[in-house]
Amino acid sequence: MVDAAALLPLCAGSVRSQLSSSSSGAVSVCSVPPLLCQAGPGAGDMALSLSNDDEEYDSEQDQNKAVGRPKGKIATSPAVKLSANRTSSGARRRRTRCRKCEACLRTECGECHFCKDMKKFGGPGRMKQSCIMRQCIAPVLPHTAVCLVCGEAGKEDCVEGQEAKFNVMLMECSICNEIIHPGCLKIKESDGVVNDELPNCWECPKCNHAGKTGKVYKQKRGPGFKYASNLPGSLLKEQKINRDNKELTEVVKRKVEREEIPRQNPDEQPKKKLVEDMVKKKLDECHRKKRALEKPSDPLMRKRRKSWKTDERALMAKTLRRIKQEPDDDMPELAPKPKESDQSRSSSPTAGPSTESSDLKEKKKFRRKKKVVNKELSKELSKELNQEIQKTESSLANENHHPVKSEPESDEDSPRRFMNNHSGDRMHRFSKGLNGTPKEFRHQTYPSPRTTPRVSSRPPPSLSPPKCVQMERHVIRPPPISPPPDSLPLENGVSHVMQMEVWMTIFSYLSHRDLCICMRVCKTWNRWCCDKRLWERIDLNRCKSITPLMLSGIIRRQPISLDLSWTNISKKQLSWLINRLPALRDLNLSGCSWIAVSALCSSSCPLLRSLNVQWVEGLKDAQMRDLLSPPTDNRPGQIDNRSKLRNIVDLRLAGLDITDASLRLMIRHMPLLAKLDLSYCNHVTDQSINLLTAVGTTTRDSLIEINLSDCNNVTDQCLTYFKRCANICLIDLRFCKQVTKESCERFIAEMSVILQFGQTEEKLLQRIS
DNA sequence: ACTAACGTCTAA
DNA sequence: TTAGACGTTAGT
Repeated sequence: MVDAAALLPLCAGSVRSQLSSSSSGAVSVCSVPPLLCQAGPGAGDMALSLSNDDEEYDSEQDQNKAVGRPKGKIATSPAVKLSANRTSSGARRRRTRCRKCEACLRTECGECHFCKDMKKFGGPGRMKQSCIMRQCIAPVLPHTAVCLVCGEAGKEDCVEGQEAKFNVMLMECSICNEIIHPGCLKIKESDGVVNDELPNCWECPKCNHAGKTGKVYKQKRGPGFKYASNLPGSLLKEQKINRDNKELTEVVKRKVEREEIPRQNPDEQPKKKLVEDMVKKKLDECHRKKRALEKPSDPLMRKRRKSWKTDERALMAKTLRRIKQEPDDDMPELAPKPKESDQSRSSSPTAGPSTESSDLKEKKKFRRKKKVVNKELSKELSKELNQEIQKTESSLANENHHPVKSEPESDEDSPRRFMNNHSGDRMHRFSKGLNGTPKEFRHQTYPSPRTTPRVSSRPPPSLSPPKCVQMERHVIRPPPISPPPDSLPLENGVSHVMQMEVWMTIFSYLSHRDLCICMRVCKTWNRWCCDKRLWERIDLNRCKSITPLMLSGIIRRQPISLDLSWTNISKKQLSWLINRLPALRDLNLSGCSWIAVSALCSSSCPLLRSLNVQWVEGLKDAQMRDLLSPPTDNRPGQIDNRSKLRNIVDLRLAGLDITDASLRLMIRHMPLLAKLDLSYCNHVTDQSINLLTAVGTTTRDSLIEINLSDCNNVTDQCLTYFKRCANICLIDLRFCKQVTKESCERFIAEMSVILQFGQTEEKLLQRIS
């Protein structure tokens, strides 16, 4: 099943690395621990909004003067106002598609929100946004962009050598927006910090020197990429309340764990072992590098550390900014993740006021005063962020990697604790559910319909998700992009002998949990392991708490099959999800509430192939009607009077109180229905089967498998109806009190003229050959 | 001149 | 807070 780290949107797509142009011209790439990585373009929102704090705003009057713009309608038109507003130096150039990335090369899905708006898909064309599946991951500067100094375009194609290329390429500063050839810059007191995330983007030396707060290029992604932390499911409030207690216990636990030797599974397959060893090696290397970075002894190291600082800042901009401004403030001692707080600390001195010029200090004096008041809040936010990420991670890891049925032992005994201490730590510390519910709950056996129908324990009702205070936002990016690098760069500059496809084959042997661990190894592995081919099926069965991080992680992987059974996902969460999973085909919502399942009634529901809504509480005929009827929320101009479930092939309705009314709708709206599970549906009768197999129905020919086990109102009569089905291969009538073994035998005998049937189990009729 | 869609504002 | 709207820019 799924490991949470993998579902963390922040880490999922790309571990951010930053290239820092060093004096030698060499480029150092630092891989960032996933928990510190920054979301891609778009994540800048957070950083941007923060950086505004530090920027001097011109009064509107000044702005108007500055650009010689008259007042009135034009002056207040958004775009004009902004380009003048946002910068004292250069108006931002709008970026455009790279036309090369996987997203750019796709065709419009025709299914997403924005596609539906497009005129070509029958929409009104008001939103004017790119298809969600086609949102460029590396938007480039327009061709018309020129250097502010020399007025010329980028010339990197005309020169050889990395450094030479860098000097003549156009770089856009994410802070002041100036586009410039680095070679044209006169000021060299400080180096620019290249943002590897976005082509031709950096924090220019001027801004860097001035100690301005970095912000990642802000690329608004539109409604398709809104922020997950604002979704229901955020646990921040609860965390805040319980913070002190939890921190205390965590510290104690961590202390104990440090003395534990991670156990290994003796049965591990050799293949797996090989990968693990490599992961270990890589991780060790990473940690070594990081340790080295914390004690910078030479100028190069110092530079590298600076780029580390930027990475980290990119994620935790809000908190860290304050730390930078108050370098003497240690991170809270009880910070959940020592690694992170260490880094924060190590980054503070170089970025803090000690490096600021005195006039800058003077300028910011009054603002800082205000910030000191909020110091404590910042610390808390930092902790909360860490906690949420860790909890989500381990919750997913634990919930999903220990199959409900087959794991009585505690997490402490898990043989999977083969990795570094951190992952072990997390697994251990959060071996309880997100809400602190004992893990035993998760180990309850699946309510086998055979033995304990209807006594299944449903997950506790969704606690209304607390509103988060103010939190780092998790930007949802398009589905995972298979990265261009098809080889693994090694330290000495050469590539690993194994190509991506070979690695991918190896990765395909790993569990999702192990993939997540691999994602922490390096940038390249991170990208590879996020490949949607490795995540076609995501299983969150019985994951009690679906968090925003999980949701965004799911979006990033664009699964074809998603199991959310027996979770307490809310309607809002589910609508949000399905709206963003146009490729989703198989959805399991068994054991969820009807309220949640009703999200499928909207027009944004993808065309599912398989739907499991068995044991959904409150799902009766009326609700089936809502589910099957064509959506009513279509916007003018795009009325589609076909059911969103028209492509359903496999439908599971076990344990529902549905009658023939629902079956009629199914017959009408599901022409492809091949597998139908109606077990434990006590309102299903022979008449229902008559309906399903009547002349003129499509189900008569499409039906291949039907499960009527434990249907007490089905009798021998139904078998005569099944003789009409041309393609029926499996009829499950087990435990139907009114169906006799003899009539089943008779059915087999009579059918033998056309088809060979056998009784593999009593009243389980199966076609032979 | 046209289409696509970026980046921002604003009503709900 | 966020989905939707839309002015404007980039490319053809």
